[in-house]
Amino acid sequence: MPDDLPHPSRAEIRIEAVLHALADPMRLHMVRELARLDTSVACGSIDLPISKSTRTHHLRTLREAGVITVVPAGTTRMTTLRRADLDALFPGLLNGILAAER
Amino acid sequence: MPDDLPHPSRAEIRIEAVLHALADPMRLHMVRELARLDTSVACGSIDLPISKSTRTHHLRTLREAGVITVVPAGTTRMTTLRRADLDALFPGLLNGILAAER
DNA sequence: GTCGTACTACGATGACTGTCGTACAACACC
DNA sequence: GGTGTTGTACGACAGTCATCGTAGTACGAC
Repeated sequence: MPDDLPHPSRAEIRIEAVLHALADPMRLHMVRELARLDTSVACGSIDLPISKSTRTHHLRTLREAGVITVVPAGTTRMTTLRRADLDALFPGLLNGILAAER
Repeated sequence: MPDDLPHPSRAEIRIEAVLHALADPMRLHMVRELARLDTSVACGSIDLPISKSTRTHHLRTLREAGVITVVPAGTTRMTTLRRADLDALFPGLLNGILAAER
């Protein structure tokens, strides 16, 4: 299962990068959707009031922070929340964020 | 016990503001120290390689986000982590962040 | 091959922000 | 009162970043 795009390993994930990635409303919304759906999802399937290029930018930020995994699959890319890694490194963090009402 | 400085009420605390406040390394360090000491602390007692004005700026950011409480006390100001509020709103978030090794 | 789809790359831009220095205010102590 | 300590206010500045449009690449279907 080759992985084109660079992802940080679990050990390389830094808390400040994760927090910074999650601090943006658009990215937070993406993460919430990914958590709700709980599966891999095509990049573009989460609808947001932003342009395609901005979406790409946010996906890269999340990927480089170690929050999501992005794997090419034909013309699209499948996106997955790295819940196991995040829970292992920062237990409770993700649940705490998702617990926030809206 | 009058409270000069404006603080958001528990209901007004927004997750994005909290995450944004915690995403900065200096502010994260302050919060870690406050959590470790687990009491009110004079503003200036946490030593950081930054100027006084920058420290003030960070303290305001944390206060306005609802992460800390700041109460004037003579010539200094006592700073407290709003752990109860944060735990109630985002259970696990704070512990997850503090669990991060360094 | 040609088309359409899905996404990226690049450059631009406006806004935000972390940093600082200086000047100022409030308080405690002499 | 005067002095020192502690922190704020304000303005400046450089760096970051969220946003966009345009152009380009990769893949699947026809």
